[in-house]
Amino acid sequence: MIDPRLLRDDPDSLRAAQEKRGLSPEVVDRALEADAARRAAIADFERLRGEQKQLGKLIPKAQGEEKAELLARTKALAADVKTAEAAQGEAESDWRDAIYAIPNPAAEQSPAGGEDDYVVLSEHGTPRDFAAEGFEPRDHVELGRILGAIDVERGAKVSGSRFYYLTGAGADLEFALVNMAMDQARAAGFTTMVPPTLVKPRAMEGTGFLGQAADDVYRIEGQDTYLVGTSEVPLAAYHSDEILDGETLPRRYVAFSPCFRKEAGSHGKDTRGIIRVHWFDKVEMFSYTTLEEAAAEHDRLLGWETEWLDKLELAYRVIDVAAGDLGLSAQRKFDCEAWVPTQGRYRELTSTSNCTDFQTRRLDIRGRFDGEVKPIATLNGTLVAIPRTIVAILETHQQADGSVRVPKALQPYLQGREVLEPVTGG
RNA sequence: GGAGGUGUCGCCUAGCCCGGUUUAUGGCGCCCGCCUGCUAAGCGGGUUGAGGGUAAUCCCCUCUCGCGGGUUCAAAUCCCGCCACCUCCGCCA
Repeated sequence: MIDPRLLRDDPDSLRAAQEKRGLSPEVVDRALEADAARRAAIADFERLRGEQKQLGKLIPKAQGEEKAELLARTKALAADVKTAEAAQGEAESDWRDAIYAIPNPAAEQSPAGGEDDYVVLSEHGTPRDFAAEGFEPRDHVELGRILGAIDVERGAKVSGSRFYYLTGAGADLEFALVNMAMDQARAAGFTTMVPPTLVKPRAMEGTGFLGQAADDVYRIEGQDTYLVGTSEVPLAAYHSDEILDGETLPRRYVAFSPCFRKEAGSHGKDTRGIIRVHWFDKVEMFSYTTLEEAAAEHDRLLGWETEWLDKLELAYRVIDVAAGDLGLSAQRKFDCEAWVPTQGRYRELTSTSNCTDFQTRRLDIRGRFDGEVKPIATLNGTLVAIPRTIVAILETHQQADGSVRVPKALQPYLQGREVLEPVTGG
C-alpha cells in the first residue's frame, strides 16, 4: 500500500501518478473520502469509549443508589460504544479497500505510458546471423525434440496445454542452470532458500497479486490457499509482522521454486513451445533494504542478472518498463530480454522490480534504526526462469546438425559436456 | 484424523480457578544518568507496537495479553470458534 500520509498531504502527486500509468485518478478521491470517514468514525468511537472507561472506574467504589444510577448510565452507553465500534470497523475496512486499490506511484525515471512505451537502456551481444552462417535455425520445440530434451506432446497428454516434460539433456539443463544460479547468488552473499509455494491469502495480497492480477492465480478449491506465481510471494511474506534490525540490512535471499500461472487472457499467445506455460521452475533473488538504498540495490540486482546472461553468452537488451506496465507493487522495473532467433525478436527472460515500501506496508515489515521504527523496501529479480532460458540457449547456440553448443560457464554444471548431441528414438 | 497440554509488552515469567484499585508483575538484555583510578559490581530512571487529536519530536486519548466472536456496566481473567506449537495415538513420503 501507499503511504497514507502521502494521500492526505499530497493527493495531487497520486493523481499525477495515476495519469502516468494511464489510469483514472478517481481511486484517489475515493480513498480521500474513505480516509475522512475513517477518522471521523475513530474519533466517535474513542470519545464514547473514553467516557465508558471513566464511568466504569467509579462503579466499584460506588454504593447503593449512586451505583444503580451509574449502572443504568453505563448500560446505555455500552450500546452506543458497540454501535460506534462497528461503524469504525466498517470505515476502516472501506478505507483499506480504497487505499489498497492505489498502485505504487512509478519512479520519476520510469517512462510514462503502457506496454509499448518502454525505453531501451542497453544492448548486449549481437544476435546471430544464421543467414550469413548458411542455415535456417530450428525453433526450440524442434531442437528439444531432436535432443530428447523437451516433450510437449506428453506434457499436454498428462497435464494439458502449456505443460511439458524436461527429459534427458533438458532435465540436466535445468539442474545445471539452477546450480549455477545458486552458486552465483551464494557468492554474492545471498542466503539460499527453498520456500513453500502454497500460501495463505495474506501473503498473496501483501505482495499485490490478489487485485487485478487475481485472475492469473491458482486457488486451491475448498481451501483458502493459493499456488504462487513466483517465490517473490513467500520471500516477501517471510518477514511479515516483523521489525528487522536495521543493522542486518540489506538481507538478500535467493530461492528456487516452482511457479504456477493460469495465463488467463493470453489465449492464442505463445501457444507453441515452452515460452508461456502454466508451471515452471525459477531461481529468484529478493532483497530487503532501506528506502534510501533501494534504487542502488535495484541496480545491483540488474547487475547480477546481466552477469548471468553474459555467462550464458546470450544476446539481450535491458528495458525500462513503462509506468502502465509495472503491475501494482513496483515503482520501477527493468526487464532483460533475450534475442530469440526463430521469433526474430527480444523476449523477456528476467525482470527486476523495486517495490519500495509498497509490500512491506501491507505485510507489516519494518526496520529499527537507532531505536526508530521506519518502513523499509523490498526488491525482487529473476536470476533464471528455466523454460525461457532453455529456449534462448537452445536457439542461440544451435548448430547446423541440430546439436547445441554449451556455454563455457555452464559446462562444469553439465558434467563437462561441451555440446548437446541429437538422440534417436523417443 | 483422535486425545491432552501450551500460547502474556525483545527473551523468560507472575496474574487466569475467585472479572473491577493492573497505567499487566518480576528477572534478563538494552538505553540514559549517578557513583567508582579502569573494568566489574552498586544505585536511580527508561524500554511493545499501531492509530487518532495536533503545526509538533511535548502532551492527551483509543486499541494491542495467539486470532475472531460472545457474556457483562466492566474481560489477560468467564463462554464459543479458529490458528500455531508441544506430547501421545492413528495414518503416511
